[in-house]
Order: sequence, then C-alpha cells, then structure tokens
Amino acid sequence: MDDKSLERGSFAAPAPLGSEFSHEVLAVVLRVRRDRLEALLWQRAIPPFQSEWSLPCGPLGASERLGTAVGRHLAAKVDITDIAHLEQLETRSDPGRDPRGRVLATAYLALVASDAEPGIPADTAWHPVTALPPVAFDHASIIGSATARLRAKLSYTNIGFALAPASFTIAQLRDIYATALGHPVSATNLQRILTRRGVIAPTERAAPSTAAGGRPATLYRFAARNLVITNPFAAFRPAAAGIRS
Amino acid sequence: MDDKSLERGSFAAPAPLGSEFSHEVLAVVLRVRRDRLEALLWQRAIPPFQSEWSLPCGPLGASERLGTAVGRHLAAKVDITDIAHLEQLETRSDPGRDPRGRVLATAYLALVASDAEPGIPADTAWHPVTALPPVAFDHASIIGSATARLRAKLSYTNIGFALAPASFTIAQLRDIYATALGHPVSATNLQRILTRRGVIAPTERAAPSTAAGGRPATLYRFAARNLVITNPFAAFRPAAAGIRS
DNA sequence: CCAAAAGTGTTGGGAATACACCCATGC
DNA sequence: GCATGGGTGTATTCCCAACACTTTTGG
Repeated sequence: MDDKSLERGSFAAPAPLGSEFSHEVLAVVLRVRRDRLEALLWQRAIPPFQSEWSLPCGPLGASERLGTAVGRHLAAKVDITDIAHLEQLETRSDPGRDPRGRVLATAYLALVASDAEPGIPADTAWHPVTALPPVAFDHASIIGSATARLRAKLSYTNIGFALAPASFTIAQLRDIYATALGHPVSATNLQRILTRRGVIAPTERAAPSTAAGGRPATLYRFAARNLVITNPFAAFRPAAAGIRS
Repeated sequence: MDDKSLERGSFAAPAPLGSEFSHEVLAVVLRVRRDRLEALLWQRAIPPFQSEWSLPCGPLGASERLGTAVGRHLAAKVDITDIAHLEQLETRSDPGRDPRGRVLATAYLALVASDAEPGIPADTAWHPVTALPPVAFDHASIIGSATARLRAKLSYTNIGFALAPASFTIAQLRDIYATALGHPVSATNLQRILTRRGVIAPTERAAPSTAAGGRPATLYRFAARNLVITNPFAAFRPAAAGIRS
C-alpha cells in the first residue's frame, strides 16, 4: 500500500532543505444554472470515501505551475475554454486531510458561464452548493471558501463576467447575481450600479420579446472580461483623491 | 550540488500519485514604526542572491501544518508572542523561482504591534516597504501582495488590532492607520467610524497630556483581538436584512 | 386597448468626509 | 488666561435601495 510509508520514505534522503511532499490541485468549478449555484463534483469509485463526491483534482507535475496543473486536470472534465475565470483560493496542509497519507492541496476557484454546455464525464455531476451530497476529504469546507470568495467579489469587482453569457439582458444578469449571492437583487439598481461603475455597457442589439408581449430588452455585455476591482476600499481616505470624475 | 538533480531525483520513485516537492513557508512580518510600514528581512550570507535580503522562511516539517511551520520559523527571528495576527496569503509555484531547484512556497502575512520590541538576530533588519533594499527570489512581489492585503483589510475588518498597542489614543491609532494605508487619515472620522462599528471602545484611563499642555486623551482598546469582518460587502442586498439595529 | 416586461425619474436613508466649535490640561 | 491638543456637533456629499412612472412590445 501507499499509506504512511511514503510520507517517511522520501524523508531526509535527497533534500537538504527538508521533507518533500505530494501536492495536488483542487478546483471548485461553479456555475449558475436554473436559479441554482452549482459545483462540479466527481463521484469516487474507490476508497477512501467510496461513492462520496469530491472536487476535481490531480497531482502537480514535476515542473509545472499550480495554475497550469489546474487547467490541465480540468481539461479532462470540462472544455477548458469554458473556464472564464480561475484564481487561487488557499492551500490546505492538515496532515490528516487524506487518510492515505500526507498530501498538500492548493484549491482554485473556477467559474463557468451560465450558457456554456460543457460535456462532462459520466462519473461527474453538477450539484447545488446549498444541497451537497456527502463530500469527501475537506472538500466541503473548500467549497464554502469558494462560494464566500465569489460572493464577496461580486460586490466589489466585475467577476460577474465569468458567470454571465457574452451578451445578456438585465433580467438575466439579475437572476445570475441573485442566485450567486443567495438573496433577491433589484434589476433596476443592478443596471444603474454596474453601468455607473463601467462594468457593463449596452450593445446595439435587443433580445426578442416573449410571446406574452413586453418591451424587448436591450442586450448588455461586460466591458472587460478579466478581473478588475471596480469598487476599491476607500475607507478613511480623503475625498479629494476620489475615484472618478 | 543540489540543483536540478533533486527535482528529477524524487520523481516517479515513491509516489504513485505524482511527484513530490520541497515546500517552504515564507512570512511577511509587518509593523508600523516611526511613520513607516516596515517588513522584517534577513540578509543572505550565501548564494544565490548573496547579500540580498529575503523574507524569513524555512522548510515545512514532515507532519506539520503550514501555519505551525510559519510560527516555528518565526520564533527563531522574533518573539512569537509578539505576532498578533497570522494569515495565509498565497502559494507560489513558478519552477524557476529558486535557481537551486524547485521549491513551492506558501506565504503568510504576520503583523506585529507597534509597541513590541522583539529582539531580532544580527543578520535581520526592519526595512520600510516603500524603500526596500535588493530583495531575493520573488519576495518583492510577495511583500507587495502582503501590503495590499493589509490595506484592504484595514477598510473592512478590525485588523488594526494587530498593529496597535493594547491601549492607545486616537491620535496614535490615526498615525498607525495613516502609515499603513499610505495616505492621511482624519482622527475625528476614524474614531467615529470604528466606534460605530464596535471595533474600538474607550477605557477608563487617559493618557497624560504632554508638557505642551492639551487635554488628556482617552485611552481606547480594540473590542476584539481576533479578526472580525466588520463591514461586510452589502452591494445589491435588500436593506431589510440590514446590518445593525 | 390591455397586459407584460423593460427602463428611467425621483425620493429617502445611511454612511463617510470636512469643518466648526467646545472641553480639559500645562504653563 | 492662553496656547495646545482631544473630542463632539453639524453640514454636505455620495451611494444605493425603493418605488412610481414612462416606454415598447404582443395579442
């Protein structure tokens, strides 16, 4: 077996600086679909935690960066071009986090646009983060960290670009924000705030109105599709050095 | 030597899951002293980067958590009881970040109260973050991440407790905030904002007035000495579920 | 003409900055 | 009593939530 032996086996032999460690990367892949914030999980076929669900993960390559490793392992689960945003969350180091032996794990937050339809393997499925199945290892708390990070950044960055389609109506965007944040959001105020901050801008096109009638909605787009802090913390700062105008 | 050989030496031999990696922890120890935000740096005696300055660092122990390792290595540099706050920043994985061979590094932010007088070793010194000496490895950008994290958290948490003495006047606290933030801060507004948020509270005592006269200043203290988010992001949230009262 | 959905105008409240004024001490 | 520094009252500004109202479509 490969349990405790490897932890001590590679100790003191090659490295003058200290021990060496297995290192894996984890991805919390989130998307909004049908008024639910969902995470991509993989059902384990073998012990430990057999038949429980775990985050997509894989080992770090010998001469690979962590972010590259996440992308590489995700490519096996989803179409990598559907990953609109990727950022490092935290590194877990509890020696007991994997019963098979010591593994450090660096977790990433990955966001998928709500209109993407990535084909996923048979042993993976999307689960709403509010009703998770039994989750293996320490992955449940990592999912919690990821959703907290997403919710915070929705308030002061343009991170919504990674959840929304390329173009969208304000009503669609309102639903995405409301689902991700977990509370009602006003379409009126969402439009004004994001427009004032320069996060979204109207396009020339409009969405067709439904059979029930109603004014056709203007299609909007995000002004940038990379992460920008749009609402910097300004507490205690003199107003003269203001943000805009 | 121990350069490229160890990177490949421990590859494919013991671990069925992947390579194993040397892993070190780094600490960005910050304090405010004499109107300067200072970082604790150690001058390297040997190559690479001989005579340049690096962050306090050390290897992760075989069955040790990352946070524990940081505390252990810091204890060799400063009195660990002076570390008022410690939090994980990020993990760096660039294969070329250390010319001797591959080392993953998890960086931590450590804060020291401004009135602490930790004895430090002869080869370490405090340097203002605005005028750093030549810095080894990727440590300069890590110091940048640390100061950015500190500045952001000063605006929406009580993290100032870790920079301030146990009791202090508003004028002293104003100087600490102004130094850490890098811009002028109004004592009047600082007192009202932090009091309203419940972050600081007045004590019974007062500081003696100076020889130049003046009203004696009330001594304040932080209500909590562990990190609390006092100003949660509330954008797009209905006001009914308000924060207080 | 009416229902339905989108978008704009307007109001009000809360929070933060700026500034004027009052308080308490040493000399 | 006067200079000095600490603390409080108050006005102004800005941001955002709430809601009323107008616009534009389908039937």
